[in-house]
Amino acid sequence: MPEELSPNIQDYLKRIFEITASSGGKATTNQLAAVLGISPASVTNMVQKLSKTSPPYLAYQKHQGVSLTAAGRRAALKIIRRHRLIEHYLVKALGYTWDEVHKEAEILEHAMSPTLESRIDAALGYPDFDPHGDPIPDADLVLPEVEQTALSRLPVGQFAVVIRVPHEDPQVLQYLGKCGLRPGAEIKLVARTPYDQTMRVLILSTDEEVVIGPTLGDQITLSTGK
Amino acid sequence: MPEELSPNIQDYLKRIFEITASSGGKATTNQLAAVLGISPASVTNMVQKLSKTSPPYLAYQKHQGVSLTAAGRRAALKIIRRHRLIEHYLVKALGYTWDEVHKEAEILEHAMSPTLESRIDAALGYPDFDPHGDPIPDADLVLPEVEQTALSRLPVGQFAVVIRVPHEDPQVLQYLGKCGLRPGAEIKLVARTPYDQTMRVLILSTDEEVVIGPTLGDQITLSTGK
DNA sequence: ATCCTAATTTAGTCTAAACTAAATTTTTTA
DNA sequence: TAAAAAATTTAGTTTAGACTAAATTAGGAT
Ligand SMILES: [Mn+2]
Ligand SMILES: [Mn+2]
Ligand SMILES: [Mn+2]
Ligand SMILES: [Mn+2]
Repeated sequence: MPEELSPNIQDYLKRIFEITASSGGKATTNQLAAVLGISPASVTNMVQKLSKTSPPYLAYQKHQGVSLTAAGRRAALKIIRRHRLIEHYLVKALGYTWDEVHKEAEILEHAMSPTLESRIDAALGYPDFDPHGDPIPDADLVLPEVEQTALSRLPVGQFAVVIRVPHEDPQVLQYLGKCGLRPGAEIKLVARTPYDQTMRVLILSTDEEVVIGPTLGDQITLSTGK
Repeated sequence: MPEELSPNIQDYLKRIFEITASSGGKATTNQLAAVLGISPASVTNMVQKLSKTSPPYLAYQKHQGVSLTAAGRRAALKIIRRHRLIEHYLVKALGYTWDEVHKEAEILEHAMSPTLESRIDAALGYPDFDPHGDPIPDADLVLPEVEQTALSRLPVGQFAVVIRVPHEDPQVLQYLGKCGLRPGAEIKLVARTPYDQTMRVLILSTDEEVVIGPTLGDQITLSTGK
């Protein structure tokens, strides 16, 4: 356990958090290799190393995938907090658009001191969500809980409010932004085609319709107001 | 010539710029080892490498020290610009004190994109100087020229305005700040003791006297109004 | 139950950037 | 001007984190 984890390791842990948060309990070698853009063999190497530190950051058994230990989860949340605070700050304080901030945050998250983290947090008024609607862990690394459903699962005809959108792809964000499909927007699911699950979504504020495919629909989440 | 220089190399070039700017044309292996906090052998290694790239960043001959080439100077100024913009921004926008910013900038300078650089530059109104009075290279890497004399060289009895103070040591900065010895402050050199060159400096705004040793006196620079 | 394929791991290399110890060169001093 | 001291370079290791190629394992299809 070094004083501080390398940027590399921080990204490994963050990615494992993201994968295990959505697709269940374990992240596989190949999944990790894909999102990190490196070879599966390299992942195996690192994963073995991170499961042998004391305390270990990962729980790992050959061919069984990995999950975060308590220490690993803490480290992941720390970097996720910084990432999301930076995204929020760049938009609020420096006039970035929401499609520009992810790439910057991906780098800056590793260069942020605890002091800078808390000053930015304070300057923003201790925000709970980033520009894409992702929850920001608080200083004690507690994540705000939100009731949410994927757009893909919304019944046709139902009204809802957008909670979060995917945050990595600038193209997608520009498209969603142009349509007005942002956190807080009120929508209604007009139709879903039977074969390919493509959806027609009505944006109430503009009365315009947007077409969303099922992959994107999985990543847009909504509050159905209960 | 890689797409972008590593943080390590950026720091090498920056340090060489600083050393050659003050103490003449060449930086020695040992000087570099000292300021970088690494072994002389490691410096020799890196210096050999950086003098063999194309284009080379350093002009180097065995046992003769190194100096920056045009490419090396450009790379150094680029990172110095970022460093100083960050220091200024942290003070102006996030309430840092001037003794806290150097350490942060030392890290953040390597994580700053061209976009972030120019947005911060714009947010600050394209400043010419950082909080310690160090000149900030403009977007074309041109350094503002300033007429200045070291406090150590000021004749006794003469009035002057502080231009810049050293920026690395928080202790020194806290002391200077408490005394009111900041860029812009008007002072008068009251006395200089013959043997150890210690100086008594009068701060006009507060009518208080400060004692400054010769080492520090070399690093505080002044405008003598003409 | 066996085969096939896809996923994963092992083994061996590579590069960057540090280190120490030893050798060499330059500079200082006697 | 020769010896001693200081600075610098060379040689040989180390660590982190990647890679490729080859070997192994697990799970699904026959
Ligand atoms: Mn993001
Ligand atoms: Mn990252
Ligand atoms: Mn500084
Ligand atoms: Mn630095």
